[in-house]
Amino acid sequence: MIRLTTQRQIILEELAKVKTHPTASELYDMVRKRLPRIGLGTVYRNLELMAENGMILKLEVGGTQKRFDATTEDHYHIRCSRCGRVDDIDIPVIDSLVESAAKSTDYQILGHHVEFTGICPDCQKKPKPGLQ
Amino acid sequence: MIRLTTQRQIILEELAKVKTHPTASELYDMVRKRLPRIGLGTVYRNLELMAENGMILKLEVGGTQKRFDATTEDHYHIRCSRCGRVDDIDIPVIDSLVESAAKSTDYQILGHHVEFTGICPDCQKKPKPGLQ
DNA sequence: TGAGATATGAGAATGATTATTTTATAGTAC
DNA sequence: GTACTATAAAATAATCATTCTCATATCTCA
Repeated sequence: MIRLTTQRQIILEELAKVKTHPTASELYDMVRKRLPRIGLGTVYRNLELMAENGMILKLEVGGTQKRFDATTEDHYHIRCSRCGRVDDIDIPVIDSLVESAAKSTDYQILGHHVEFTGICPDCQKKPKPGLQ
Repeated sequence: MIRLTTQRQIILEELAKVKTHPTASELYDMVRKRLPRIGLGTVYRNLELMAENGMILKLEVGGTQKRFDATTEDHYHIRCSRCGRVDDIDIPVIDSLVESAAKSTDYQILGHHVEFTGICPDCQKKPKPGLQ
């Protein structure tokens, strides 16, 4: 396992603190409140490294930025199509999907993910500006 | 509906020609064989425009690049985790997923997408180099 | 035909991410 | 505890995908 430096520990703590799934730069802003001299590159490098080591999850969701998740158990997500925010959806994971997909493809299937899109509570309250 | 310029028509034709779902720059390379002076910006601009008009689908899948699909009916995809290639998966769309998700979120749900990950036939044949 | 609207091509600008280089810090052997 | 080595961090440059800007070209239709 990798060494738990101060920077890594604080990145991990800040990620675990929130239920939404922040981007690297959102996390950078959060971590900087506690470690003002940390570099954005350090945040990227360590998120990548921790994802490789199974300590966190790198979400391959739609949108322009990657997002990270301190919960590594398999679960589904919903993404706000206005602001890009991502939350968990608490419905059972359907393992049988992989089996039925396997019958209709020559790929060697590794996993699956369900992503819902919608409008988050915050954006519903706002007067519907042009899409962000 | 939007005007069907030469550029738009050829982009559409080239997109319809392939079953995988190309990125903007892959499409640019394909289109350039027929229209050597077309600009990459034109490809991006028109893909975006045609997606807005429901003529094609912009796939919000994982990976670093957006991908496009000439088939606008709802269906699921599989992405190769080595080369990024995306293909269709021919299993029935589960509309009830949206209903069960609606019970566990405050989002206003607009839709859903299932994305499988795996190794495509081509990459299975290759001697497993470092991830691409 | 010609005015106004719309689209294109070329290239600059932006935003996210990754790579590189230098400096600092931690771990280890003596 | 000091010197040596490995690893990580900070700063910054480079890259990649995408969007924007603007001058020119092409349509549309009165």
